Amino acid sequence: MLRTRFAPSPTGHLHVGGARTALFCWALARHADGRFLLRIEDTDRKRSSESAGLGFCDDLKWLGIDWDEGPEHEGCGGGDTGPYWQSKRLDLYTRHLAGLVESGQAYPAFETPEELQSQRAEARKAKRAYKYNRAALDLDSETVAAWIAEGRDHVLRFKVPAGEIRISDEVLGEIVVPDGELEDFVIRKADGFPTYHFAVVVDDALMGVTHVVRGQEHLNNTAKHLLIQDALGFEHPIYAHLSLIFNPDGSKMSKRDKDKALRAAVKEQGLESPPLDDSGAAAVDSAQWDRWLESKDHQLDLESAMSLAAVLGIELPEIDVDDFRRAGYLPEVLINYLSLLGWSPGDDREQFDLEFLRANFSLDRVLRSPAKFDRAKLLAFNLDAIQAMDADRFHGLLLEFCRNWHPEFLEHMDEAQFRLFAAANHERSKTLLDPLSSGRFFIEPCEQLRWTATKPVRKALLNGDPAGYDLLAELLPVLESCAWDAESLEHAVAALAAARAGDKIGKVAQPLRIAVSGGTVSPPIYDTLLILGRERVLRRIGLCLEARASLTAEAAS
RNA sequence: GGCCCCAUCGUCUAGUCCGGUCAGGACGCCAGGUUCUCAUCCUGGAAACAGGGGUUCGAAUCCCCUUGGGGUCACCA
Repeated sequence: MLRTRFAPSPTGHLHVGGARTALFCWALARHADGRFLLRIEDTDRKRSSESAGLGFCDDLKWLGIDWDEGPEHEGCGGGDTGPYWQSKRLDLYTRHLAGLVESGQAYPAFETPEELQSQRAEARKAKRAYKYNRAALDLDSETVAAWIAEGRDHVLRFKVPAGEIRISDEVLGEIVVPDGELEDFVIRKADGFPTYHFAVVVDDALMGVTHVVRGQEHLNNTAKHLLIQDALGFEHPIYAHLSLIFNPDGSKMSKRDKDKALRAAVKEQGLESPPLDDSGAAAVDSAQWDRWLESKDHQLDLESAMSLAAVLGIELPEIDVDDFRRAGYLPEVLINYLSLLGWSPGDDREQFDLEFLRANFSLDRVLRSPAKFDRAKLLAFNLDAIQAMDADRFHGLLLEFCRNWHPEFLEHMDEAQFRLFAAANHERSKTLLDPLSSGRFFIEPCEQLRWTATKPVRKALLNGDPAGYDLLAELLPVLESCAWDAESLEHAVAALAAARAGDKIGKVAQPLRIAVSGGTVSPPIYDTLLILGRERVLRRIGLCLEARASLTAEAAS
């Protein structure tokens, strides 16, 4: 049976590159009625935590990718080839490691990281390629035994046999790594944990993984894995290496891009201490701030990163699946778009769902060349998906989206208002976030609205004869006595437009829009009025009329 | 730098394996149009085989070189 696995390291959320890998692994397995497993690669004790592992699970579930074996999470996981955390499989690795030492295919080495570091630096200075010099192989067995007995720190290195290595890859074809390219790499660290290379080989073999689908950054590692498999007497799985996903500027899409953007903004604005947010609190606590500035390896937690971005006035690039979720993208759209990065069904069809992918996926249609991530196309797909759904579904999704991340909209609107809010925004929204970012004015206290004399505002309110302001003043008493439903409101506006503005609805609607929203953009005007309700509409028109003098002055200066 | 991978419109791609349609689609862009704003929506348009050598009657397609891009060289995964 065909078995694939996705094996992330638990360093936070799932990023889009990983999501695509998981998706292709999933599709390959499902297409062949095989099994898809999830395994947490947490052999690096410094960067592992169990909660981060679960972040992946949430992201995968949200995308609609389920797994047959792996960590148990909301109905997924389980299985009898576990445990699925590498940190819980130590005895397995130890056993296989011992076998290699016994057969002379691996050996202990006692150099400290510092010693190796300086050797590398030397080689670099002499413009030589560095390779471990196998010094430990010259140690006699008594010395080795004595050093181990006294508890001296040591690693286990794999003794790389001579000869070229041929990698057979389903998407790249045959790749030959020349003889002498590999050094005797470490397979067990001084802390007793296996390195990635060793753990991955043992796990894939013991878990019955038949197809390894992973990013192309692992291509060079494959040679090492092949060697370990031979030494251990395991079969080689079938490999497929996926091209990388890049930012539009050609750089590799990385988790660090968010920190990169923030650092650039901090530098540009010349900040030395954490800036304060609206409430006067530091956007980032100072201990973390110092650490963050000190080392480019340190990443801000999501919370801090978002509040810092807000203060700095920059947009954080979406990198993780969770970022796209928060930005209001639909999971089926992200899946669809990701599928198209490096794979295509072979005809002109571009929009499809998971089921279509499952039914049609095959490795021989996977592209070798790297792809840039194009947010504009993703956005267009998201718009299509939103437009294609019915009103109830859009309302439901928007409601859930607000509950998760923007509860203030629910606090300031009753159920009927929110339903109208959803309906009025449905066809004009590219994301679930759009209605909220363009509709802040709906939930803002009337007194906080400010009108500024931008060009379109001047045009709508101050210019012309009669000026928009004049029409607005005439409209106010009409609305005061108007029945509060779409038809009546429309009639009132139309009547005024017919009488005073040459039947041009916009001449009345636009001043009205500016008065109630503070800006020139809103949902259709009658919807906007109904969502706000009579009281707020009348109040805002009044406030806007009061601002006429200062606005006129501002426009003149 | 060593080794490895990649190369069709700005972007994602079809076509490449099994040489032979004005190189097709989508997003974006540009120009018109519809609309109470924005977003939609409709119509039209510009836009690519990286370069150079071969092989061949014929090359986007096969071969070689060059150039460009990327990956990797840890007691990270």
